[in-house]
Amino acid sequence: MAVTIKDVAKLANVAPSTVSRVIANSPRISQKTKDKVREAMEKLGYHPNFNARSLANKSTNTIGIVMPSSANKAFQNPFFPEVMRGISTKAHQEGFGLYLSTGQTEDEIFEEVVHMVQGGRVDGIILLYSRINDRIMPYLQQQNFPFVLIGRPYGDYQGITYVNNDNYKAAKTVTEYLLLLGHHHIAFIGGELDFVVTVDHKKGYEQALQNANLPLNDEYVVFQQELQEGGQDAIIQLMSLTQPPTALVVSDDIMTFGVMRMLSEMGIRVPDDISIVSFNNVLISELSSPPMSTVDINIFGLGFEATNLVIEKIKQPSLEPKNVIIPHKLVKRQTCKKVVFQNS
Amino acid sequence: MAVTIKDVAKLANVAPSTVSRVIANSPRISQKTKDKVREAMEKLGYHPNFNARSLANKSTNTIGIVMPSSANKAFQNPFFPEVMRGISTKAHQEGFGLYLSTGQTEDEIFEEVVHMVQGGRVDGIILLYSRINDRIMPYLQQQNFPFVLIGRPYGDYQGITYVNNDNYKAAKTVTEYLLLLGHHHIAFIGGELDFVVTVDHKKGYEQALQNANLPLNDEYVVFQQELQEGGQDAIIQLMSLTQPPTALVVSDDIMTFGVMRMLSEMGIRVPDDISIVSFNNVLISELSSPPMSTVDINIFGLGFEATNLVIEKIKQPSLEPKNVIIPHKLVKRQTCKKVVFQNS
DNA sequence: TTGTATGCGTTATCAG
DNA sequence: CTGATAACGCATACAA
Repeated sequence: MAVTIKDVAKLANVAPSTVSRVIANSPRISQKTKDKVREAMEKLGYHPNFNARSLANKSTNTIGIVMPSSANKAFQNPFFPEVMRGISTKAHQEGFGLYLSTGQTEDEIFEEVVHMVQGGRVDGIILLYSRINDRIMPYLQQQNFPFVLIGRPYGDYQGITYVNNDNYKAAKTVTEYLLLLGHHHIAFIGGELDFVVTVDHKKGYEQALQNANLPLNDEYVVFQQELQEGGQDAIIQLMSLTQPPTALVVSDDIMTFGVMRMLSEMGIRVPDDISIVSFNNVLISELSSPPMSTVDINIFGLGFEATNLVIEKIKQPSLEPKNVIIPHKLVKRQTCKKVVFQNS
Repeated sequence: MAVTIKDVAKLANVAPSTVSRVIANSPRISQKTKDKVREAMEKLGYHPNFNARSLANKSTNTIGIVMPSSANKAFQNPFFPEVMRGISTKAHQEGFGLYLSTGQTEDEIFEEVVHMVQGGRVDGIILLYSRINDRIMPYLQQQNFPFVLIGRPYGDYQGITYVNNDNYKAAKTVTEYLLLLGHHHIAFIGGELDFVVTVDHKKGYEQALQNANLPLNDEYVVFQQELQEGGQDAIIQLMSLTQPPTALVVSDDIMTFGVMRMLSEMGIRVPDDISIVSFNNVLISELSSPPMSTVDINIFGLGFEATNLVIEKIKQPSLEPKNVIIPHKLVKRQTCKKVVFQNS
């Protein structure tokens, strides 16, 4: 049996409640008693029981991390480890622990979240993604449970704390950049369409084209899973068009890897035959050949700031909802090139 | 106040203990009562309190994951997300939750582990790495706490359950492979020297050379952090030798990315000028150009099996320690080439 | 088959 | 400044 607060109390000749106060470093305990108790703790190798503490306290000092329904697949995208780095760093600074969701389907995850919340397993939750018509966010809000979203809520949700990039503007900017390089046939390869980020990217892309008085071509817009395979499928589809694009806006670096790989197999050169701008700037992005131009969204910062916000919310539940926009910046590498002549 | 077992009991007109038994689906409760109680739970939206449960049970159904001391850096290597996939998958199957260490230094992590163990925060622990002279493993063993190691214990530890690859043999085999291709100047780029896996790789490499009656050249053996930068530093060092190697055995794919990148900058062609075999076969390995030949160690399997073993151990603490070796296999891609003529 | 009583290890309230 | 004592929510030994 582990050593408890009572054992310490006995050895130090004080009441259990006094020991508890020493643990909390209560100012109303004499230094002398503190020393005596601490010595006893040391001697017995005492460590507070986490569950008992949480039960009495109604707080766990733990943050729940909710991955997209395909937790399994998600780990294949370097976005998640990187955002975890940010979360982990801040959580550690603040003395919070991390509890991970493991569910594979949307329903399983929802159940997990309910358990975390109702079971008092975590004090707050970080949603690592924002999906259209997701049940979790409304549930959390209705429960008035501290949480923060990485991404932005879709639709008319009010009062939700979130951390996001300005994905619309970023997409608009990169499209304009390609426009300035002389491209008129710019395609868009988005991630899954029910992710809000995909919607925002698409809007930015379209707005840029419209501002340039270019027609929106449905054939130039495709959506795929944010995986290498997704990129491959997408580019096959695009290059099969009678008028294939000369430039690409791709929602995710990992897809871009797939795109570039397939392009290389087809003998199409980047950037000579086709230009590409991508999103995320994950760590390995600079390792493509040629190294890809991509929008750095500061993934680490997203995680770090999200954690900061949940912890704030946990400590002061009445706090006004906050929205933090993490700045992005285009990292120009070698996948974009000025159009020399346009064959249409 | 959340709804408790008592509320349910009241509504269902039974004793709290009966409700508890219904939750546990005790066979000694009549179907009729079960239905009645379940209806009441449904009606009130009852969810068991996790901490109270753990306290009474002395078990949490949670597994602690311990990352290498540089948790922060570690996430940069795709090994970890992939092993997490394996862990997460199995844990989820078995209804276990995952608790993550966040410490940055060795001391911090040690403290975290002590808290997890003594605080009863987790039922078992998975150590994601095996480091020479690590304090955590001996501590866990001395506490007789259920844990499993990914890797193998170094030195004369007995009775430790672990999951590993045969890293020695794998390294020996790939070196022999390069030998068979006619290479006589084979260098070894290892990870940090206090990881056991590095030691095993090195031994396998050396044994292969000795068997071939080739001299061991200290200058051909370098160690670096398992990051891209590590690979870059290593290759600079090696190519500066008066007799640079014509082939490389590299401990980790991410390092290989760094190596290949630097090589390409130096105008040295792979595999024409230099051959490379790497380890791990992380998901992006096939995306290097040219795609790298690497040993697939089944990272997912390591995580999956490790989880399987801890859970076994948690359920039957008296179980004999087990050692599982996950098979590896060399994935030949395009970074190795037969030597045409040897200039020494 | 079900109810009663007690304990799990802490914290918090209330006296003193 | 410190000591009893009662929660916290659930599980289980013992009764019935």
